Amino acid sequence: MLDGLSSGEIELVGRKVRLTHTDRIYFPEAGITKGHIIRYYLDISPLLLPHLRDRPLNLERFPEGVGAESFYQKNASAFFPSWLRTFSVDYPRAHKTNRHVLVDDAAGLIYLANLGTITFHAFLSRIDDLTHPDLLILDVDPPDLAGLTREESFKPVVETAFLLREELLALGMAPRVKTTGKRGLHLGVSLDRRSTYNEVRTALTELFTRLSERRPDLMSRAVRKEKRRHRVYLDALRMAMGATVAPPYTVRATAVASISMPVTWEELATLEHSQVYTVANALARVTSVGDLWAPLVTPGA
DNA sequence: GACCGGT
DNA sequence: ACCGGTCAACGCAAT
DNA sequence: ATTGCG
Ligand SMILES: [Mn+2]
Ligand SMILES: [Mn+2]
Repeated sequence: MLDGLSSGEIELVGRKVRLTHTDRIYFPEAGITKGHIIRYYLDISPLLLPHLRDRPLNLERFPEGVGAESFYQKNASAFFPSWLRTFSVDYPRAHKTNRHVLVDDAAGLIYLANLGTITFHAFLSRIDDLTHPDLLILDVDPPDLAGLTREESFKPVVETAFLLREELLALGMAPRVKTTGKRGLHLGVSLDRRSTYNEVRTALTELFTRLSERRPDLMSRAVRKEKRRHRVYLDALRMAMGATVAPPYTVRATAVASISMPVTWEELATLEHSQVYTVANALARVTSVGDLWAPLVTPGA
């Protein structure tokens, strides 16, 4: 484990960012401090930033570490620095507008990490066309966890992911896959932004319904846990306006400080669980394989 | 985590 | 200068 | 209208 960053002011892309409480233990079981998390986000920023750029973000913050109180933050606080860009999103049902933070560079990323942001959650559309997602995420969630180890709950998730891949290949798509860093998997496909969230979600729901009717022993579309029990949950609700997904390389609030990591399909076949990659080993891996999800956020690729 | 008002 | 209190989300769809 | 859910 590399040393974490220390408290004090650092300059990033010409911005001064003050780091505080860097010795605070954020992950007690793994002995990982807030300074370690900030160091990780700085090191991973070249790979992470393209996945955040121009997307409204939600922050999942743990100011006292992962065992303590946490909260989601959509609306930028008044005290956020003026150089941190925001984008206003209307929430008609809630009769309000939230100014979502945007992360353009390492300074913004590290400022928000210093607020105790462990997990960044990103929109699936970009601010220049917010109503049309440019990314399709197929969210494969694990069976009810009671009595299951990470490994046991992950096997049906992997089997489901391969079945979904076959369906998408038959439709002419070549999905990528990544760990979520919790217990599940995400498949990702680029979209051309010709369809709205509702249109994409309707098509996705049809695909999920078809597959779960073919393998009702393995998968379920039921939101209620009691209805799906031991079965994998095919979650189409991620593809909704205002919904967010954990992007590649973000840190998850698990005991081991796992991260969401793109993997090859070949690797997935032998992957034990979704928490293999952590802030402690991610850098070594991406140094050798690069960003397997870069084509999803690289124009023209 | 940071701000604010009261002591 | 140092507290203590306060704030920091939301929509889908099943029921 | 409520609420489980992520
Ligand atoms: Mn998921
Ligand atoms: Mn989900």
